[in-house]
Amino acid sequence: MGDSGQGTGTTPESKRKDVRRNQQTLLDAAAAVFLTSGVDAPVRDIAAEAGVGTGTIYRHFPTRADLVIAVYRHQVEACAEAGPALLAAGPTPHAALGRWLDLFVDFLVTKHGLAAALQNDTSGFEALHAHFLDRLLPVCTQLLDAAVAGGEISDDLDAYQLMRGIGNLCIGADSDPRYDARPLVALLVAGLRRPH
Amino acid sequence: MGDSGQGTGTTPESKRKDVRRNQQTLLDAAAAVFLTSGVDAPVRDIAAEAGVGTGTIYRHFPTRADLVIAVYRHQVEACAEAGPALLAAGPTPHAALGRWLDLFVDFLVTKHGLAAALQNDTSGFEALHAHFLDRLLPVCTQLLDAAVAGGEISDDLDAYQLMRGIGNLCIGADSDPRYDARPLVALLVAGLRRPH
DNA sequence: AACGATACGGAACGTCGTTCCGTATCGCAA
DNA sequence: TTGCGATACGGAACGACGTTCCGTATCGTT
Repeated sequence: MGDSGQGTGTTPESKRKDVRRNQQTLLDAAAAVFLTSGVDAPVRDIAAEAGVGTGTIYRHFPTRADLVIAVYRHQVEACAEAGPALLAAGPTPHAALGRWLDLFVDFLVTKHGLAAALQNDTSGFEALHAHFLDRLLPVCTQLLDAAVAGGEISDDLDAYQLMRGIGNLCIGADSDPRYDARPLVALLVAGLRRPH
Repeated sequence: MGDSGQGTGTTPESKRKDVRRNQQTLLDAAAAVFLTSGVDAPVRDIAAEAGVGTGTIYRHFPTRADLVIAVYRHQVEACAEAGPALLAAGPTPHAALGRWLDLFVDFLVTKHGLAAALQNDTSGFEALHAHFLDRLLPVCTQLLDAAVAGGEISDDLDAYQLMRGIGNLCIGADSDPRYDARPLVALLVAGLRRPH
């Protein structure tokens, strides 16, 4: 609600041809730049890559965070949809949760600077944080609840704290060869089981 | 070595009176501003609080990170010195490690934005990261080695990864009432013991 | 072909960390 | 005390950033 039908919303279906073309050009350019320079790449770089003025970016995506959201929307969606599937497939809810978090970590770790941007309270990335939460928190909650219901883990930790912690652990996992988030995540997930 | 005797080094013992006065004024002002506005507060705010020009700050502290280092130097030192003491006092090395990490977490969590700044690869905060590492990594290594030697934990994880993970978990623990790093840290530390 | 609506490009703004330089202050020597 | 060289000071200026604004170019329609 309140979404006027463009930018971060569902496909705009605009009247003008150049608008639709630029929307896609922009997404492709942003994806390419994010891949090489990270999510924190300057807006001007993305505009240059797309062969477009900076104003055009802001007409399509009200803020840089909205552009990031749009670029990764499909992968976030895929991650969200994997949750129930894993729950149905896995031997136990805890195993499913572990596998789902692996997906999440893989996603974050392979996108340069995304994990850091997610928790960045400065410079208007709150929308990014909010979008990830809106889409993924319910999935995490479902997995966690199932594990709790099955008695595999206790309910000490809520889904928000878990996701936030996992996300935090992924910060800098790119760009620092000495650091690998995965063992720590594994430790955390393992520790979730049978507390005490 | 290589320290020309001012800025982040040991007390400068400068000839001129105004220099010494400003050094202290600056540290006090920075501490006050960090307390209210966080570690990311603009340099100009600190200059204003101290009643000083921005140039003066940069003459005393070559970069913003050096100022942050100087403000928290004593507390980092205290944390470092607590390591061996805890190791000598605690019932086991693992318990000492746990208590020491609690100190570290308390320190990070009570300084608004410090944990985030520590891992911030943008905007020249590398010196901050490096200083924390120089001072605290040996201590952590000592605790970890003792625990490994005692057979309490295995050596899957090196001290760097552990410290980095703990530091990451503390990001945003201030400024987000829904998130508390401590339970996650406790989970991690507990999981360190007897892997497998 | 002409027109109104819409989108475009990129200059301009405010904020940041940092640098630079003309001026004020310091400590010392006479 | 006064003068002087060395040193530190304040704050304007710079470049990079996210974002906004507006004169101009392009679109779809009549």
